[in-house]
Amino acid sequence: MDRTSAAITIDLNTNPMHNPTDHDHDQPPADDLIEEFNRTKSENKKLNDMLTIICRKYIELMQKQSVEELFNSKKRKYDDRENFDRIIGNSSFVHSCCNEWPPKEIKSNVSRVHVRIDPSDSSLVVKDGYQWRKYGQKVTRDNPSPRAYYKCSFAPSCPVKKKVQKSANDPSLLVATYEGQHNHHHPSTPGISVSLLPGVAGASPSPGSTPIGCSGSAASTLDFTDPTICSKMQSAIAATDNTAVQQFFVEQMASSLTRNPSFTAALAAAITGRILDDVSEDNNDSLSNS
DNA sequence: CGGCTTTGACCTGCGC
DNA sequence: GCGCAGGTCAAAGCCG
Repeated sequence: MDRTSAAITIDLNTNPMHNPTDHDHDQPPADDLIEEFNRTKSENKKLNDMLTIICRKYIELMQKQSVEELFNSKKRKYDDRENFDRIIGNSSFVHSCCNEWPPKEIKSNVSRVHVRIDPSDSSLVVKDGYQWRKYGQKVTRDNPSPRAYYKCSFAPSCPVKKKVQKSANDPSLLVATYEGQHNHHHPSTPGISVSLLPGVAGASPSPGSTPIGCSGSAASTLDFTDPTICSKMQSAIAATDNTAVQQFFVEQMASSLTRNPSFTAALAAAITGRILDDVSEDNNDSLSNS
């Protein structure tokens, strides 16, 4: 069923009290239908707006988390500044979710993926379909759990590296940082280029691990291994009309929301956290004002 | 036996 | 210049 027919179906079902088979006897006035149509249209627009806001809030939250993590680490100042420029320096990135694709951070070949794991699981393994060789492990200052260093061993010349470390705040959360761009196809999806989202695109996490987000983008919520989505995404990127890209992305977000329960849970948690932050800030403000 | 992990040593960049 | 901390190397050990 295509999108148009789906919309028609929705419209036809907006008035459950109306039985279309007895329209000969009880046909509603055309004005009522138009009114109903306008109301549905208005509701659709509101839902679209809500999705856009949710998307933006989610990106801002992930971005805020990334910045906090960067500044929590005193070391590697030049790297931090570099990352900061990637994440924040591009003012367009703030709204990259809805207005620009691909986001600037993805273009810079650094991406971060959060994976939900069993807290008791001490192995720093993120199964993303690629073949990795571990070449080091370090305990970092700002995090008691060790950080594991991996190189992509699927292709000898592949420059991609991966750092995996448990989140300092949430032991059940693995943070995998991908650097570089694979110069080969994803092992499990031959023929699909990974250039759309280096290090993350084409990743197919194991059932035991649940990817719930990618800093700076909702990229990991989109199934880029799906050729249909790939082609649609590329079409949207090719389109010069920014509104079209935005609309497509909102549609993809909606699709992800409906078919990925873990994303729903993560998004709900993120928004709840954000709301609670706002509430606590408001409370602090009111306390300081009184 | 080959590939992978482990782990201590070494390298490098930054702050003081 | 020195110390600190992140990143990398490479030898040793493990495993299928």
